[in-house]
Amino acid sequence: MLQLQVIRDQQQKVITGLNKRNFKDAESLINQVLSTDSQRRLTQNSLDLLNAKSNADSKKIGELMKSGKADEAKSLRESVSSDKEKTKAFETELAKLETELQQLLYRIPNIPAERVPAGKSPEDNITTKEWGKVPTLSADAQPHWELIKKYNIIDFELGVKIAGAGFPVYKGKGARLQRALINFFLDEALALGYTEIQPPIVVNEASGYGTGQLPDKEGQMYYATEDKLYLIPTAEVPITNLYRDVLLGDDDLPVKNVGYTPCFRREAGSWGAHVRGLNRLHQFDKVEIVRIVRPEESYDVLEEMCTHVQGLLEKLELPYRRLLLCGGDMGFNSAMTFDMEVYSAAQQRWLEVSSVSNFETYQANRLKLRHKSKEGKVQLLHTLNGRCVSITTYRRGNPRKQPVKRRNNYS
RNA sequence: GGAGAGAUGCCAGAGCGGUCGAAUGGGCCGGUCUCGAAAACCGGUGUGCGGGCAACUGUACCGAGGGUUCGAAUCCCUCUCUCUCCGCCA
Repeated sequence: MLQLQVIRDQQQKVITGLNKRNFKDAESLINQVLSTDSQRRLTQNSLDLLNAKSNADSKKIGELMKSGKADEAKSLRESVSSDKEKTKAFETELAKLETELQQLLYRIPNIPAERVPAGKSPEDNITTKEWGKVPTLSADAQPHWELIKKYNIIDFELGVKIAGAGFPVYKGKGARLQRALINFFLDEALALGYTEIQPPIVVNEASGYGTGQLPDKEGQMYYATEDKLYLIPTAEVPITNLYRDVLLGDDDLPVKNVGYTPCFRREAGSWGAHVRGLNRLHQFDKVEIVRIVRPEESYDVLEEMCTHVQGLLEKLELPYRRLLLCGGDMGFNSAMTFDMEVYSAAQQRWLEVSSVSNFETYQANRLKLRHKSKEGKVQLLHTLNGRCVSITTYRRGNPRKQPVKRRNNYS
């Protein structure tokens, strides 16, 4: 959620930024925000004034009662009583305006950073690095969905039997490989000073709002109605929400967390030929890194996180390219995102295996995640997160072959 | 699931319906003292929103949401959570 102050003070910059990500209605939405906000302030002002009067009068009533002037107190009491009805009206109005404002702000995505290129689709992304040599496969090479059958390491049919499509069963070496990768990613992060977190894999509604999955990704999360809990679509949700409504001190920074969790996504409406095999799943494993840092450090940290992920790919000897996503291809919450893609020779396309984002204050504002310095200055922090290379899910297809591009803002 | 107790500031903990944004202690920060430190003493120590260039000021906030009242941390209702005991436990 963008800061109201920023929208108020830098209206033009905000609109320009939103245009860069091809966001429709930026101007009218911003205008609505501003007019709702000014009404809100007006209302609050009236309410405060009225409250101040009632408070003073009430105090006076107490004094009058004490000094035995009961009839004076009585008439004053009646006047305050009638003021209270006006107070109610202002309170209702204020609450209504605040909700309205909140709803409007929820609809506005983050503003892309300066360096983010304008653009509408994946073609406008900029490749900032390439590493490794793309292998050439023999003519009879098979895609992974054939190989897993041949070696009996991942079984989709069994998964269908006990759960449904998109819930594979890993067997034998398949399960071991999975576990080895998780350990590898965790250990690599620990070596860099990350703290390992094992969070709950269900979260409440407040957490969903905190990191921005709610309200707009509502239908994409599994929901346990009885207990009102959402299955997490990414460890980002619980791990970042650890810091919801938190005021961190100098000693608490920087926050450097890593966590492995299974992730659950309904992926409603996204099935098709290009999501075959492990390309898109309802349940998959992921190791996520989450950073919470001072604003002035966040872009250095973003680079550091990318370097870390690249290091993982290099150790795994996977040829990759690094993309700076254009405005139109970025997730809703992000100010700047780098994607790492690995070339699948079998599928003959680039597959997104990692995505590292800086959200600046966008999430922190919603989370009320702030820092208080020794000098007493309070400011919103920057949050960042990234995936340590997908373990069994690939999210992006070849842009040229994939007409409908569906992005989410999870990773 | 049943019964009981509770939720107050960074922590502990007090708080007759009016003078309570909240005693007291600890912590932390600043100062005095000291060669330095400890001790002692003195002072300071919330967040959101509104107004103001600022000093400052208005308002809201004592788990959350409602209610009673001229006035609620204090009374009433609902919910959430925590603790204790009993039950259940793939």
